[in-house]
Amino acid sequence: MSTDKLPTREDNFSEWYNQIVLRAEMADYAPVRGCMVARPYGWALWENMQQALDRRFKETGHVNAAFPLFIPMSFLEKEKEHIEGFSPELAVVTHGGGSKLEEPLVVRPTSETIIGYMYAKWIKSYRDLPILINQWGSVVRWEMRTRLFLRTLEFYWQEGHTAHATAEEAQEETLRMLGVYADFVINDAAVPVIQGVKSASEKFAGAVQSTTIEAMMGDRRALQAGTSHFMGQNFAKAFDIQFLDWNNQLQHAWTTSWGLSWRVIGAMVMTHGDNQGLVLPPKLAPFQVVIVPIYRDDTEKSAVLPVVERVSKELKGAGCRIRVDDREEVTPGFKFNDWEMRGVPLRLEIGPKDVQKNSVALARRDIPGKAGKSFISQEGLASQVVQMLDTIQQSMLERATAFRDSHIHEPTSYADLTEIVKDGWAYSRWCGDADCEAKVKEDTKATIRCLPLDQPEVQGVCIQCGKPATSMAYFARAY
RNA sequence: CGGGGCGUAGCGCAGACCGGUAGCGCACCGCGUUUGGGACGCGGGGGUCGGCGGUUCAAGUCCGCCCGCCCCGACCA
Repeated sequence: MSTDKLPTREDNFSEWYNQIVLRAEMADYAPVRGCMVARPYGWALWENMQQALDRRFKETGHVNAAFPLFIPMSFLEKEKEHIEGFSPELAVVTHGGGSKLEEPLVVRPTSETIIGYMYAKWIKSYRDLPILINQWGSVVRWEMRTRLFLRTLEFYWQEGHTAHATAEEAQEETLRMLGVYADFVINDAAVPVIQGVKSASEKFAGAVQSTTIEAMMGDRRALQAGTSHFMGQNFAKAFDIQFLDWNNQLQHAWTTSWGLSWRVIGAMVMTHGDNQGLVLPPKLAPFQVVIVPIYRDDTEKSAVLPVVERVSKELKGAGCRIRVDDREEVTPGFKFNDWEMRGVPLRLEIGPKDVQKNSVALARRDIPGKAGKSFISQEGLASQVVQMLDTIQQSMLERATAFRDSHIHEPTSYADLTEIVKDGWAYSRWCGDADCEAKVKEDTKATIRCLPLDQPEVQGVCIQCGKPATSMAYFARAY
């Protein structure tokens, strides 16, 4: 591991991000451009995220399944907008088993088409609906500019695909799952998000309406942290997903899809991280507590280790994910820095002085330096630690929310908007016209991140063109 | 696909102008001393110098072709 100082967030945010991901050993570059390896520490974080989400999916009635990686090229071509949107970024397999394939296969960029094909086979009656299936897996999109976790050629995610008998039911599902994402990202990842609808130019290729949760990163740029789409009958028509309704009428089903990827790991890094490294929310951290034993010789070691053993047992018993760093070849100082880089929420130091005083030293990762350090009694330690983890979780969300809110402004003029989006988000009226949106992008590089679900009574005129406004929108530069 | 840069040990680089025993720092291995905020000393291992061809007694270095990567655009989210 490198012991050089990190680049700072202020000096070079994107290099700071890369270095944290690499040094915390969450990921590494793979030999193919744009591909990455999720290392055990990063994967453990992803596993915790999967569990937290999967539990919510099951609670809302969904089941898991697995669909194939290869999709016939012709499937994507069945939905016009879909193929137009995805064709520039497809990986295509033309050969297999040493010979040229009759029809090229696409490595799935998303699975609407192959799942639509299967749903057409499975759905005959309104009694077969709804179908509520989720899949955990990876997809491939041939992106030009890649970043670890944020945009890679192959990325891990989950994609939910549902089919319903009515438009209303499908729309409800779309918003329900957006709400599930918001709940997870806010309460588990401690990343505040705004739920909203995508403008036409930003919506998913083939959807009627796309919804999104948008988060603000430490450099004030926006990151889409999850999306949920209402497909209307577009894919049902393309794949003949038809059923007989309760009146014996043949109808096309209404479908949805929703996805959230390991990009949210990147969102956590860029929301919570500091110049010491990563800061992970206790609910998702692979290790919530690291214990560093401190001793100089065998006498001290034999006094300290039994206490470490007892404390670690107690914490495990209280349900904490803990790690005892018993490495002999590095110094305590090195370990402190190492675990701070990895973002472990709480560090316990147990040394000869603590053994003597029946105490432990406790350091909060979210409050660096002396301010976050305290000494607590070994008595009732587990309950104090559990409580502290909860406090950290809450305070991380509060801090991130305060940061975000302090960088959202309502412009008073178009000139004002162009200034605001240089270092924050603009919350403003919009007329709904795509040309206006394009003009803003051309002038400022900012796009409409979403039209928030939470809309006030909108009066007045569009910030860009002066025509009557139809909704409030967030404008920001995005990842 | 345009504009710029770079390929020498796992990583970061020097050596090239001016051809002559392939080096430095970190990492790694061994021994010893250290250990409450990134320890130190001594010893050691590791290289088709991106590839192919040419010039030369001799090429990391000069010449030609090719390949790959990075940054800025375009594209995407």
